[in-house]
Amino acid sequence: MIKTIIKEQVREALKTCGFKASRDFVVEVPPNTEFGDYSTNAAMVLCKENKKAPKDLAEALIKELKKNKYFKKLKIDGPGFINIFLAPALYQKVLWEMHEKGVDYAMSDYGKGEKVLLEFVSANPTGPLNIVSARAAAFGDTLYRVMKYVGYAPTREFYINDAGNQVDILAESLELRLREIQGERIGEFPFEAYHGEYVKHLAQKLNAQEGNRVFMMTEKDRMDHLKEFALAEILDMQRSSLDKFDVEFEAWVSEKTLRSEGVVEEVLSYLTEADCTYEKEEAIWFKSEEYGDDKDRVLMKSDGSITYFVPDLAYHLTKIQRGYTTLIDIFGPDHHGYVPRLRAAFRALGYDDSMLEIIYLQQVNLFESGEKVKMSKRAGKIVTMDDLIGEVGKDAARYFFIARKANAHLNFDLELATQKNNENPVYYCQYAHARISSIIKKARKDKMTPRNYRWEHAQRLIKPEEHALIGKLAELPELLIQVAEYREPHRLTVWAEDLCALFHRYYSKHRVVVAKNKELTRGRLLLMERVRSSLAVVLDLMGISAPDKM
RNA sequence: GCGCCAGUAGCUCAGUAGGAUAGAGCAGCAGCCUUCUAAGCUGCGGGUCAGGGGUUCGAAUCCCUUCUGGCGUGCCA
Repeated sequence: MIKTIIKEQVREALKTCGFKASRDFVVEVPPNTEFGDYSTNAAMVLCKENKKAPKDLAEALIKELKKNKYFKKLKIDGPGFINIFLAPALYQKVLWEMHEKGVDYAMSDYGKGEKVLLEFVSANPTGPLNIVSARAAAFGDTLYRVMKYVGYAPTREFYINDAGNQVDILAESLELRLREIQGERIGEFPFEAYHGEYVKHLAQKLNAQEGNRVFMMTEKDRMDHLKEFALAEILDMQRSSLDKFDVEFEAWVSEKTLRSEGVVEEVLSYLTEADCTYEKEEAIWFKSEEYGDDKDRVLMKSDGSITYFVPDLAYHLTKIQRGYTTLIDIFGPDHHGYVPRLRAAFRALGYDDSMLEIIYLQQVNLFESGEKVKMSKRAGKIVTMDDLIGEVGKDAARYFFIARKANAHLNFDLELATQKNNENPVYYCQYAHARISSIIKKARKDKMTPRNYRWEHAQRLIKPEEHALIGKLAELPELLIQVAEYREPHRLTVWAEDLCALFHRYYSKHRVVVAKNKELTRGRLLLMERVRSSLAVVLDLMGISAPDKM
């Protein structure tokens, strides 16, 4: 908000001075407070087209800008930066504007209602969700919340891979465990089978419900029955983990259902019509290399079954048919080899593949006693999302997962995270919220809170620490837009930590509730209300609670 | 081999979209509670931004290249 105001003023000054300004310049917070509250590189960026030395241009601009009452001091530094010291009046005005707009002053219609489909987690329904899924859940959900807040029309979807090889293996694993329970000797458990304890639990549950009834069925019926049972149970497990994480999906799309609707045949015929398939070694191939992939890919295997790619492509096409213009997939690092063929298919079918956007979340490395924990679904060695939530809590887990850029590896130290009183910054932010709540409670008790805040209250704020807080608050509208646009939720945590640091510093230097000075107290309360609600908004966007006391 | 991602303080990571003297937390050291919550604050030390070249007024950021690490490179999903 402040940057926008300053930029506006600089533009006007440029105009009044008669300078050309075709290139864009920036207004930013300088690295050092000696350089002022804000600075702009306008003079350097525009010096060439105006055929003037940066410093001359800057000088002319400053002369003009000095007429503005919001600028206390202006000077040229370095190669031609214009450094700006703001008058308290501007901070006060901005705070007052935020107050008048209310808690959601940072909300906007930036996204213009664009329909965005966010697909994430989409874990195989063959076991409990692991911590990589947890990372995807936290990341995707936060991105969803922010996009919605700034005016997009996003939807969250979970694609269920409930057809294909892995489901057969799941059913076979379950059958073996069931036989085991019934006293059969099954020998060594097959390497490919799912080794996790949960398969045993499923078997016990099924055994309790149905005894050996399943073994009366024909083999085909039995496999179908086991599949159905296992899928339903596991999906329930996954859903409940996500519930605990406060992550909801607008839709769960089943691959099996898609297949039964005939989309597989449809997609195959589209690709054939587009003349980009051929037969080789009794399989049907897609000429993906012609469309930018490394090599051609199999669509239908020689045994007549379909590869994962076909229904997945069909699923993506339904997204377009349903009117989404941006398709965001949040994938794990092991999927990047897969994406070129998806893009290739988009191009082959005449769709703009730039509407497909992939965010790769790098892996989560789990550390215990300084050693990396090796996880494997197949071998059953896994730390689940539930384990994690149980140990560190939803708030800390969500915070931790979004605190890093998507394409950075995430090292998760279990011991560190299991300590409740650790240095996890989530406590730092929540503590700030609790502290402010406490101040406001105290003010209310002392009958210092006004019925209505007035502009005069804002005018009592003259301390640099107060201006710093207002400056940070004023960044929020732009920040949220950037988080949405660049798909970078981690910036929320950076901002929250900055704001809280400014608050804690302010807290230790100045008292808010000053018994002898009611008007000053009210000015400061006005600011504190705004800090608290902004923090609460951001914590909520991250899916983290904002406690009133700790 | 080829492709994708990464490499910033002892550790975990930011770095505002090309800007000024590269920042924070933790760890280490030294201080601060008769006041609205010390889960806090203040100060100190800590760097060849993996190496090299280029682009320009200006590079951690863009381009090229080398090195190191992770992942991918199935008629698995």
